[in-house]
Amino acid sequence: MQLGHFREQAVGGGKRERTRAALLDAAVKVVAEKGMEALKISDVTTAAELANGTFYNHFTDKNEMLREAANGIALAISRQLDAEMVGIKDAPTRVVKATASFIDIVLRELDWAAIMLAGAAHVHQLNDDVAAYLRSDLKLGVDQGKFDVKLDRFLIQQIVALIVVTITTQMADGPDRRLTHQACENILRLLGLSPAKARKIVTTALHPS
Amino acid sequence: MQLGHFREQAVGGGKRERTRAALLDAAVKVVAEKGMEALKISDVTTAAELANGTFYNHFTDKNEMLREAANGIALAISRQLDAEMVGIKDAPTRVVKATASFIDIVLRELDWAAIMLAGAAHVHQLNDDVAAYLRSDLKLGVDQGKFDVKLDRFLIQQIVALIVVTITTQMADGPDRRLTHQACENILRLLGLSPAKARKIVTTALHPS
DNA sequence: CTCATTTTTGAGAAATCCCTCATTTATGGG
DNA sequence: CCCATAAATGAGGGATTTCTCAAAAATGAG
Repeated sequence: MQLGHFREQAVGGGKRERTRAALLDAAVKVVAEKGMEALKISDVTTAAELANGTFYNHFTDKNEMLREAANGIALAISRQLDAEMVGIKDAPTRVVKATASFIDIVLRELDWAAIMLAGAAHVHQLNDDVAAYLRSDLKLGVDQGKFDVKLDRFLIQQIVALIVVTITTQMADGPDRRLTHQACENILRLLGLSPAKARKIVTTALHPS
Repeated sequence: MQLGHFREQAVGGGKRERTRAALLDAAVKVVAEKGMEALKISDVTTAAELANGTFYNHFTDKNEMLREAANGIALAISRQLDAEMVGIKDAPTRVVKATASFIDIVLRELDWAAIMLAGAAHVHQLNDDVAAYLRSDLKLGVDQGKFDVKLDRFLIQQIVALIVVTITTQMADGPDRRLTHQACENILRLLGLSPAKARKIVTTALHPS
């Protein structure tokens, strides 16, 4: 049986923790199917094969649950990104690898994508968490003299927007690595690199062959 | 009395047309105040000073109405853009002026912004309509040899994403012309222009002094 | 002005969903 | 295994919203 992310975290825990995890997994799944706004409490409990009232033993309302689910997913993604980024020093390469990995992870766990994207609008802390990675890599690049930009919140938002579109497009049309590459090139262009240089960095960063 | 956009279109029309327009104006206003998801039929009819049941004489459901409202707004914006763009031949300048004008229009009619942005996700045709302008200007630029890009749907989506973020940011934090300028520069960078050239074009295009 | 037709009205039926709580069931330490 | 405690259950009350429809009002062509 394929356990969801939260239930995997909860093996060995007490009953309380395990049903809580089941609810969170169910929430993620339901959001992926129906979106955040259309989500009903009963959808979640049904998907988790639990009774309706059980929900209220664990969460006070829908938003609390969604926030926790989104934060849990964001944390898991952060962990994976951390692992993949150790030892990379060149800022443009970091940006490209982090972007591509992030998109890869989210598209591999398709259920995660929905809650990350839907959550992005509502759960502001989420957006900030993921953006923190980006910010530090951008700062690195500015300090290295490789990015010709003013580093501010607006810049982050613009880049995040490019990433989000890349994910939603591939959610709709199916995965396509070329779009991810194109998005990375575009981000580097936006950061002030020439088209030629952007292409070169993306190619070497994403084709270690 | 300040008539809304749809009622203005409907002066001189029959009663049916006029109450329909009143409902659409009310819908736009309510979406601006409460968002698309939280919108109730009764909100719309109340705002339009009509009875609840009247709604069903004109629309079968909420989405049909929202789609029509969004399309009407998109058409109005297209008209205004058409008027402002006549005679501009240089592709980069066209892109910059159209982008800046679009953002200006939407932020000036704040009620429009909400339905355009909320609609963008749900009403796909909308996205395409507005994007058609962009597409033709991009084609022009590619033909003129000024843009170093492959013109496809993904490119359009990336650029639209940058514009959308610029609008939402200014809706949240208040209008700031500098952000619009920055967004235009970023779009030109994305299209393959150097940072210096991008800045120069934006400056001359948006400061006719 | 007249009146057949169109349009609006608003009360209430139907549907949906949230949330409570008395009861049943499961848990796990001793 | 026992049993005090923790957790799950799900029927039902309540709140909200959608949608219907018979009756009332408005319209505008002749």
